[in-house]
Amino acid sequence: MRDIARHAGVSPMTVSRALREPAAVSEKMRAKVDAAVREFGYLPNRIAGSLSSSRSNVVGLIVPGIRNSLYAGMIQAVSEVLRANGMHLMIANSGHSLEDEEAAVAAFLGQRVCGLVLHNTTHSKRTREMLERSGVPVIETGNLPDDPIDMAVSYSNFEATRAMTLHLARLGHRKIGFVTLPLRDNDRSEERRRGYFAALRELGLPADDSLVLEAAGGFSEGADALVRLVNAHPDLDAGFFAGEVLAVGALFECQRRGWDVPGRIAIASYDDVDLLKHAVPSVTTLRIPRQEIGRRSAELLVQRLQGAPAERVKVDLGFEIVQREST
Amino acid sequence: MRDIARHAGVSPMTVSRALREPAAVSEKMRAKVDAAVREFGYLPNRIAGSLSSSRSNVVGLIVPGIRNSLYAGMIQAVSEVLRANGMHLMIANSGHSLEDEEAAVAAFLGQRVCGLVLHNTTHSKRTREMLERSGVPVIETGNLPDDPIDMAVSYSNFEATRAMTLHLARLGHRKIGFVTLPLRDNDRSEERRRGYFAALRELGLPADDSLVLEAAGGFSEGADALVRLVNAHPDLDAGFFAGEVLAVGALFECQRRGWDVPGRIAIASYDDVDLLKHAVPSVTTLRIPRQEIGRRSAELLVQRLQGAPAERVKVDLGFEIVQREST
DNA sequence: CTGTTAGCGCGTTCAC
DNA sequence: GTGAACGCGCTAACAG
Repeated sequence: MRDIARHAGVSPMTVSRALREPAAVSEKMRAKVDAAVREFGYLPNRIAGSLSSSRSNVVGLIVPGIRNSLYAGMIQAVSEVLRANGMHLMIANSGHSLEDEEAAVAAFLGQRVCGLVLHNTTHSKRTREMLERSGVPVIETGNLPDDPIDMAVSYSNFEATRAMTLHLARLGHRKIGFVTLPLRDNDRSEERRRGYFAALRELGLPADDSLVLEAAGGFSEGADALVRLVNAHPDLDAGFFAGEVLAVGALFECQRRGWDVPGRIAIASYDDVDLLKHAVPSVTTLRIPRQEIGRRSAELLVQRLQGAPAERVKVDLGFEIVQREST
Repeated sequence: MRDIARHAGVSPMTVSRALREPAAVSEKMRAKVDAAVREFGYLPNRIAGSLSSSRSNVVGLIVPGIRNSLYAGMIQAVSEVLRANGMHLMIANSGHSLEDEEAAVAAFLGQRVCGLVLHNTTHSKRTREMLERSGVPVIETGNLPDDPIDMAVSYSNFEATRAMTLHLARLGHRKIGFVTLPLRDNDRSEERRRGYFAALRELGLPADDSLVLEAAGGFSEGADALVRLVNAHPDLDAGFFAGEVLAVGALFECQRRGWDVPGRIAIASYDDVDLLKHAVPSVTTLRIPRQEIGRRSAELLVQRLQGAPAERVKVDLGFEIVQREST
């Protein structure tokens, strides 16, 4: 910056201003600065800028797994909103582990991110402490937290699962199996399980533990879970899968066995990905507004950074049942 | 840091050392420092550290689209290698636009990233200039560049497409349609198209332009492309789709129409995602080592940052044809 | 509107 | 093995 100030014949301060708030500088100066900047291909050092102004323009995002396409839409939405506001995105993987989340939070706080989005609502004690002490705006997402750290943008896993279970019953299904992702260290899975049983209770149906199966999220696991459920409960007439990969895995298994869906068994899924809409038969599912969640999270963060009052915000973006051919 | 130095009764310098190279500090000092650090929950300011040492530990990654699950595996691999080396990942979206890529590169260079991974091998002039002048290690990926900026880790889109086309011919297919992602501003698509025609030429098959269709990457687009191809060429006996979503969309369309696959028509895909393996019938495809590409890219970057000589490296990770039921 | 001064919080380099 | 001085490149707060 010194260099280009010298070559433009102005002070470094003028260069700084010309770059950040061109309006605050006379046209002449601006032109000289711009010329020199272009000539040398000068790129202001944002590290130095951040240190000096103690403001950064990087937001940290921590997700359980980048590979999971579910988060991809959300990540993209966050990324787009941030970019529109001249900000950047750092990503870390917590891999469903609270320790890894803690490490990621510490790292991001060390990088002095100006905001943080967590796809998680249960945290280690130290994570909460760090977050609270840091004063950095935090968005929690993935579930509606009882005791939010700062802001929360999500939908209710409990209500969504409950609603779909009730929906299946309304369609006449009486023996509904539920295949969930692993429950350990996953508050969302636990909530879903609770929602499923709450619905059964309301319906006066037997809440049989053997109707619930845990499965890692793969196509084979979905197929396998279906088979195991049907073997244990020959009268099973519906399977509700807490993930589109599980559901489609089960659907493929039905195709292989020549089982009619929904005639022999109905299949319902979680999350509205394109695959479910185009599968044959198309699959009934819960539409979770993942992208909207990402968008709103980023927007709230941006607003807060632009001076919005630091008040606890809790946004419930809801969900929707998408009835299709498979139920 | 001043504070905790005071509270630990040592100089700031000792704190700095105790944190970065604990071995270079006596046990006593280290203990005092650690205690103070823990008491105050002190997190070293990496911004200041980076500025002072003019070294950062953040790598920038620019992909055409975060949502595309293809990149997800690669991103995750990069993320994991970086984390294992105490580094961090910033992500930006270029949306297949060279301008957006240029903006992202400028932004990342401004953030003084210590390395850059681009999923792209054709760049705007200014992008190349910035990159070369910056001296930052760069990995290009997505295709094997003719004129790499620095390092490249990829496979050959040309060879892969050619190989699959030859494979389909070897299986007896004579009228092979090719459905490609949009060609505009996408060097990978263009390479694939070339590979397809190269194979036809080798085979002595007519290289009919109407056998190639451009399609945006959705299930409906795949279905639609298949229908259009078959309408134009009733004797079409194979469809090769440059993306798993397109291929599966076409497969679903066959299911709806009751067309036997591969009896009536064979279907081949690009990229080995789980969906293709579990679809009914399972789909023949090209296995592109996406994760491996991410891993190697990150590793090369790390090695370079640890002092490996700055030589042009070009790694071809190859591909593999996975023969399944659909062909 | 422009320039000057004084840090931001560390790491580097050198003494001790 | 430890500490003091200095500077990384920029911006805040003032003065002109």
